[in-house]
Amino acid sequence: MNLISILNNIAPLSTEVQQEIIGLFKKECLPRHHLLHRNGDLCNKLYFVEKGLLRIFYYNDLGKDITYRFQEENQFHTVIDSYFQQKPSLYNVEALEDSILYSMPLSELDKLREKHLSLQKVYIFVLQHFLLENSERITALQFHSAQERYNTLMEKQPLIIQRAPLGHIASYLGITQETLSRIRSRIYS
Amino acid sequence: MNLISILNNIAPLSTEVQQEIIGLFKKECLPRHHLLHRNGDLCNKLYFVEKGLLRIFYYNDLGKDITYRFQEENQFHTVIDSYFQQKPSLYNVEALEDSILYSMPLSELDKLREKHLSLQKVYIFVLQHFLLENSERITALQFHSAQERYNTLMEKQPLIIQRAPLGHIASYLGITQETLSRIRSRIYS
DNA sequence: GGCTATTTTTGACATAAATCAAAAAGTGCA
DNA sequence: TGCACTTTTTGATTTATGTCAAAAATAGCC
Repeated sequence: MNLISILNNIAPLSTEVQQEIIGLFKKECLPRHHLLHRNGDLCNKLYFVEKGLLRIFYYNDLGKDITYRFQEENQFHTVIDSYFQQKPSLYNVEALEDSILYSMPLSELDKLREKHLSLQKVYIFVLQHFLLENSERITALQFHSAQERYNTLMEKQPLIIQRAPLGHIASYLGITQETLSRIRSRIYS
Repeated sequence: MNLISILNNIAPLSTEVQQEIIGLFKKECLPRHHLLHRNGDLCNKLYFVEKGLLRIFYYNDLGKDITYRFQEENQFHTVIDSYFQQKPSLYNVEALEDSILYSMPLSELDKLREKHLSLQKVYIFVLQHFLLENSERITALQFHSAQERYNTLMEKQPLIIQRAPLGHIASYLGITQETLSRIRSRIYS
């Protein structure tokens, strides 16, 4: 699994730990449009995206579907509000493409982190990574124009443009689908 | 110190660990307007805000001062981009009021976390807390109006309104100072 | 305690992006 | 291969918020 080499890159793992991890992750093949997680549910799994694309989204007060983020290949995924606070989640998660995931119960993750310092470190690394990413996103949403935010997305996740429908990308960027369409066709410079 | 009881609440600490922590934190009294950290510098300290208020801000491409966040009493603070990536920071940090902080070298924090599982847990808790907070902020900036974002701030950090100048709050909310002034005077409903 | 300097408010106007609506293009499937 | 359904584009109009400028209010200080 690709997963192991990624973990190993973050913090070196003993063969024993590696074996244990491999034993716990279960392969899941999901078809396009499959809903892995529904808002209101507790999330009890950690996922690793081997192949495919996940979309995390929520419904706002008006019932509009808003994309919170995309999870591409080689990323870990879990529903943070549910996991961190042990409460029903605001978010939904769907596969935007046929996807291959590896999943592990979060209860197992907790045990592994207790048992192996090295995995606790990996976990911290991942948290820090997401925290940095989120702060960049806040910065962008604070004062960058729609065009600039689109440009940033093009740099960071260029494939998303081809892989996800326009409406999903637009809400991720905090704009309407019409505005995104116009940005693409360069009506705005 | 308040600090210890807060840590203890997150994960129970042995007396030994508590003593060690107390020994490492150094009290710092800073006058209003003191700049604790300048962009381009490496941040090498963890802070705990005992009294007062910190503002983390950066200068955008146009040289405009943008508030990234406020750090109130009983919160931990460090400059995340610098600490997580060991590189010069984008951010500046200033005391908005006369403040009492406790500080510890980040190198000591790293050592403590290696040595004491309980502290590693506290660290994870704090990271998770900030991550949740940031995701709420992203949600707000994605599609809430200026008025709604202001209302949210009023709920979450009501004292900020009195403690920080308008311009700082405005940029934190991602709006101009004029718009914030109008929101306050209810020209917008 | 009066005088600058700074911060906040107010006003007039400009503009990016939203909204509403409908046409065009693309996609899936019988 | 054609037809329904979905997604994207385009157009006309509105609106929230930005910009620029100046007045009013507030705060710091000799």
